[in-house]
Amino acid sequence: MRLLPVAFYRADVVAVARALIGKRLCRDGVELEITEVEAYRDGDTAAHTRHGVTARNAVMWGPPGRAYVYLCYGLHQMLNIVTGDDGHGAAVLIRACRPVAGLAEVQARRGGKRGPVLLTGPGKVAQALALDASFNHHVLYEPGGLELRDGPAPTGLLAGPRVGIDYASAEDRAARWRFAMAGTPWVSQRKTLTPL
DNA sequence: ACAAGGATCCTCT
DNA sequence: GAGGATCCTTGTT
Repeated sequence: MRLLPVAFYRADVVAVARALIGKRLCRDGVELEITEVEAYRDGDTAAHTRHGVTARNAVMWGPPGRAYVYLCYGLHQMLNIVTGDDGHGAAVLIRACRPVAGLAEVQARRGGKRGPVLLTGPGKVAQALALDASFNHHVLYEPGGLELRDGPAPTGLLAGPRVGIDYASAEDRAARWRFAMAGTPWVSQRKTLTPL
């Protein structure tokens, strides 16, 4: 499938988040279908941008179509995709995927696990793709390294509140900016999701 | 320079 | 269902 052009990323972060379901993350023979994401908006009290521009979140404010990779809880890398124009601070967190190709490689990186436990969680996705801090700022719309490619449109979408943001305002905690593919077991914490 | 806490995962019960 | 791992980022002093 074709590489998605930079224009794909320039839209509103919630629209891009929905559009990302079913797209493919590719790296060196490993191909993952995105099944679950969360949008983090500019002015969002749940987002890393909530304190303005900092060294860590700088890439979120930059041009779209780049990766924002950061370390969470001192252990887990998280992959985000920067959206919106340069100067706008927003990104989409990749929360879960389904393996399409390179299953043996993914299993090796994930401790030999099998089934949805392999890829249903943001730290797991980054581990499966062997991502580290060097992928921060990586351009996703050019060939080489990590790429985002088109995929078949999903038959249905689920939505719900985002996970792990108890520190945010009540309004932002309630916002249904988490999206997932309907009809697949490759999604984390399914209970809080309902049809969009 | 310091203290606090985090967009999580795994293991054990 | 609960708790520990583990270290970087951030705001504050």
